[in-house]
Amino acid sequence: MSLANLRTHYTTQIDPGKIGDDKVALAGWVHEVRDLGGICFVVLRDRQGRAQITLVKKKIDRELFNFARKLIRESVISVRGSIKPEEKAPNGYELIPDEIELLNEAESPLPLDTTGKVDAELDTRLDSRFIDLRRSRTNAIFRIRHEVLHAVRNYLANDGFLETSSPKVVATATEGGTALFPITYFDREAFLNQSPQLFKQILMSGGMDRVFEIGPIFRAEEHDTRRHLNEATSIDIEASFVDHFDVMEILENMVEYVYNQVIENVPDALEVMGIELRVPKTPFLKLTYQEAIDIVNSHGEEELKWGDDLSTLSEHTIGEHVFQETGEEHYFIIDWPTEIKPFYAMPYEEKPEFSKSFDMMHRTMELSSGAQRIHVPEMLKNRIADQGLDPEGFDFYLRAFSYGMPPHSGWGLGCERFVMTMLGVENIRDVVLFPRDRRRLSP
RNA sequence: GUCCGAAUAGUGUAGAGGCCUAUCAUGGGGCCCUGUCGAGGCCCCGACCCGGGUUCGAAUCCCGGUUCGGGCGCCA
Repeated sequence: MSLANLRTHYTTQIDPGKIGDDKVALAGWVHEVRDLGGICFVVLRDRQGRAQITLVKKKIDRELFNFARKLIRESVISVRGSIKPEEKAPNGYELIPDEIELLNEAESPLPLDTTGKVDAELDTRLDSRFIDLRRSRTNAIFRIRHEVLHAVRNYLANDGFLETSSPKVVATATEGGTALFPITYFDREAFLNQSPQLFKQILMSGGMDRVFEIGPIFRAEEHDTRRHLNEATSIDIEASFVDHFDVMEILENMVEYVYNQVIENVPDALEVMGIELRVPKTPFLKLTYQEAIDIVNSHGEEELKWGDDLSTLSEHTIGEHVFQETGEEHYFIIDWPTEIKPFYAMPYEEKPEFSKSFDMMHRTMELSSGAQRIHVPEMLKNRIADQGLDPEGFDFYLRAFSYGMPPHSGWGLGCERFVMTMLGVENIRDVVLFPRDRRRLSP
């Protein structure tokens, strides 16, 4: 028997007015069994939703009735039968079964409740992610995450960007800043890459003109917060013959597009989460770095001087200030001091202590950072040396700048932070299927 | 890394030295019930993180450990 016979429809695909006398098969998990004595309801759940299977004792085979009322929750079943329009049932129909096939029986008790009656802590849910995913809220988060990634790909491809993939195993820990995970690569030491940055720039020399990559990045920092992971997903772009303002425009328009697509394509998931999504207004406010630290200093909770990076507290101070002033949650901070940005950020010609760099912020945290990049090899070598890095380790990268490198700009956007700020999710682990943090390496 | 807090049935919780043979909900088992949709009713089952200490007596107080949560730091 072909397994295709186990399911003819998802629960949400049945139109009770049109189906007539045709037999249908639904397959999924036993969400609940409500045995009322003379009548028994089995709620079957699949990825899309739920359906009610109704068994009336007097009208149905006694053996089938007794089998149904003894089903163990979260077991996997396939049910074949006929559809009866019924306004009292979910989706406007109920399934009157001819047969119920038990495909895999669940053990009892379950590691956590899937119906929403009893909460479970994040740690408990992550330990049993396979069953946590059966909860409607968790299911909704990952359907939305899919829609976000799908919309990003659509937007960038339509804007002339080619999707690329760069290596995650790299030879040298050269970029500086963050710590890398060392690994063994045959008989050599290698590292997991912290960012596709250097590779996407090389692609600009290759004439690919506009590229993007959605992929994992690895940071070996021992950070321990609700917004950091050691393995995250980065949405990166790089584009030639454009400046930082051009790529900021791409970024804000993409954010707007993604919000709209989520609203249009997964409204049911938003409803499950109880979210009425508001689309950010473009263009986003642009604060200079100087204005940003002035805001922090005028609030008096901490004193920042020029050249300081923004603390977590100051990010919140600025975010709240912008929200009070504009009612918007997204904004840019531009014109950062060259010394606190990575070596590849292009300084302004007339004031080289400032760089053509930006961060895209949400009210609560940093979402993205980008810049126009240095495309002049001598300047790049000097900047690498200025930051205390060894230019020799950058040969594979620097060579690309000596044979025709166009001016270019780009950014990286944290996928998880984008999703969590969109949905108001407070812990980044909630928007990753199998998060990797300081402590968790399994599942 | 550091500061603060927490750890009780499968899950989520109550608990402030004797009231604990440990609360409630959910769940599981049994029985009743023909329209439930967090079904309802009755009965039953199931737990104090580990190791020391204080005390006549510890789930409760102290010390150490482990694990978890939150803040900060670290962090293209």
